[in-house]
Amino acid sequence: MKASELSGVKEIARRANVSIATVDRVLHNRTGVAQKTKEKILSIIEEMDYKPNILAKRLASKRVFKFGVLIPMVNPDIEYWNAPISGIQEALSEYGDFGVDPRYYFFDSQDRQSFIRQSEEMLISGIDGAIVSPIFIDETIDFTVKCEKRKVQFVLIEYEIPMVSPLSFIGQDFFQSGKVVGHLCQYLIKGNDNILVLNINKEKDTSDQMDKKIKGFEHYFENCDFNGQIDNVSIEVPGFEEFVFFMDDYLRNNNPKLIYVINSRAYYVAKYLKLRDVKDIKLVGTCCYKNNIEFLKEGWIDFLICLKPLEQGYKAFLTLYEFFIAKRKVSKKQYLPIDIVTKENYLYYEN
Amino acid sequence: MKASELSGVKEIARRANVSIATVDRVLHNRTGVAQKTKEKILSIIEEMDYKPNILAKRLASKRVFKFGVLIPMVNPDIEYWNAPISGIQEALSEYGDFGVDPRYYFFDSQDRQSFIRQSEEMLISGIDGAIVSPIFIDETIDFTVKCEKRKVQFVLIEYEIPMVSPLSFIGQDFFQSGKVVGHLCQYLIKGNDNILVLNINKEKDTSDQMDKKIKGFEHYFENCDFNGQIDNVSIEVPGFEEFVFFMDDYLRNNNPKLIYVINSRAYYVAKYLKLRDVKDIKLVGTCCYKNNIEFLKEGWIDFLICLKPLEQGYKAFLTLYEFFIAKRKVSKKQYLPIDIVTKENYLYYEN
DNA sequence: CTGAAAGCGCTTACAG
DNA sequence: CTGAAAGCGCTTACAG
Repeated sequence: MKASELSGVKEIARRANVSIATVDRVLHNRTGVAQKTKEKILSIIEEMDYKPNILAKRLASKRVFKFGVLIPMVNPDIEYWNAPISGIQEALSEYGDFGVDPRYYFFDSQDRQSFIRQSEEMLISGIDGAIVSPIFIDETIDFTVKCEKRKVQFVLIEYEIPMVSPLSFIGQDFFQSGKVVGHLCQYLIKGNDNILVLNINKEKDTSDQMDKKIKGFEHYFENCDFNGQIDNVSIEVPGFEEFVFFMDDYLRNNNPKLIYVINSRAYYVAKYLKLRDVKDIKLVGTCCYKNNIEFLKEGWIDFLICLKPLEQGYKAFLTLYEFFIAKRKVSKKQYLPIDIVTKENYLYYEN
Repeated sequence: MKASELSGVKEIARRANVSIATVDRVLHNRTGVAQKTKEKILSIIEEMDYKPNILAKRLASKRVFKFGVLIPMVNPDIEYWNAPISGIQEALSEYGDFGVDPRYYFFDSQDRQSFIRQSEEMLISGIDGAIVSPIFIDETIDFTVKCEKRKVQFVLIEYEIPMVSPLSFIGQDFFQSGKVVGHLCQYLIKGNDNILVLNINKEKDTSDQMDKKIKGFEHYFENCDFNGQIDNVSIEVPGFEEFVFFMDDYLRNNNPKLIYVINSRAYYVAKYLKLRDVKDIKLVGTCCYKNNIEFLKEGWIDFLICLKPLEQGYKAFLTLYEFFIAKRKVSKKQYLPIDIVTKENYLYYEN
């Protein structure tokens, strides 16, 4: 082989008249290199526009990166969280040989203590990076403080948490999401129809994430001539039966022509509309999971806004990969497209 | 190192009591291995559930895969084709170290001869795989025949070509796309309004791809009570001025409340509506490129259906990567989501 | 039909 | 402060 054909560290070493070990030291900014040598090597690296071969790097290094995944456990009501796992697995099948070791920590989405316990356990296990679904705000903040202490990088999916600075956030821009729904409404109802914006929970919901959707939604109507009422209701119902009571009562006193369900339970409303055979109320929901899709297919839901949870998982994993392994810079916020889903295109968005 | 800790080919070789060269021969199904030896090795591979390390494979092999990209050259009117290139470049930044060498062959989308010339040149250059935008049907068919002779794999983007069997097709399901627009129309107009479905070309368009959209669109209306007329018009106009003549004349004799432009030139209509200040005609277009987006922002276009050209490029490249390098099976058809784009969410879809 | 050896472009002890 | 050498898990001539 001709000397001029050498490439990579070898060529740098040849030009600098040092060994590749020294080049490696400079490359990784390690100590123990004479200032003069270091400068020389650095200038050669610059000159060659040297890019390390990531394959060789990963093959040679036995370092395995441990990534923790802290998300709600799946239950019949919330199979939503299967999707990000699928996304992570998909990414893993692409990047599996690169020395990454994902570990899942599931918590009960109704139980703060379980979030705390699982996040503790995850940190103790010595992870390098984490993917977290920050369902509980205060507990997430506590968690992120600990991450900083331990120099653990974390990416948040689904919800942005104020005052917290993750490696990256991946999810929807809820304000824009609300605006999109606002725009859709323009076509669904007339200018003086009333709208009900609904947040349906099983228990008290402390998250203020949903407010952004409402803000965006209302913002849309500020800029167009709309004279109807927008009624903003948040309810807690243990189950569907109680929801029926609520709706019966609500519709006795109000006359909405459109209902926008800002969390995932649009199917409650759809089920109700079907039960009572109400056909003159349009329905827009969020989140494309099975229950909702069923009613979308039957026509009880007009539109769903998809949260793309699979993509969230995929991108979250990829972000950790980019940061730790490819050593590329990652964007602080990765807002996913706000997909509008109908009876005709839902197949492409199903979780 | 303990023998039991060996992994990969070495461990297979140890268990089979052969050298790794022999293991390699079996792994790649090469000749020159005794049947008995081969069987033994195969059973060990099975038993270990051996998965080759793709990093080591690529690092050791000096084989570089040449991928040709045959797409229209970008001109001011059609900057659309920048997007798939961006997608390919994005994929390249992820997979660049794997030994792939993409080469671009640009042809003039108005000139069949240039397509033929460029495809010839691409084939002669000895590519392993190709990404092709099959603008010209007959010429594409000729090309694919040659590909088969030369054992070149190709993936098609944007248009599905009948009778041709690519490694994979990546693009939109136009029938479904038409149906989605049909659904949107339900909200945009009343049951007895008229609709104009428009195909605007600069010269004679032989592609029958657009028919699928029309079929899907009409199919939607077969299943709901709609009593308006759907007028299906395909026009050839050299420029905007001639289009104005056409529209003036058309609107004198017809009264559409919605115009669905099935190819990329919705901005012609938007520009016209703006020129004549027509505000009672809804407009739905296809393709999110700059001209269209401008009018979407201004409100002259109500919806755009996005073709996701960047994703097409990314996925096309990834498909060749999966096939040639990762040696995974790839799906014959990869339909992309049919994204509905509005003034509020276009930022996520801009080419 | 089979194996020993060099090499891909890096990292990682270890020795000086 | 610096370098020689082994090794990551494969592939690739080459020799027998």
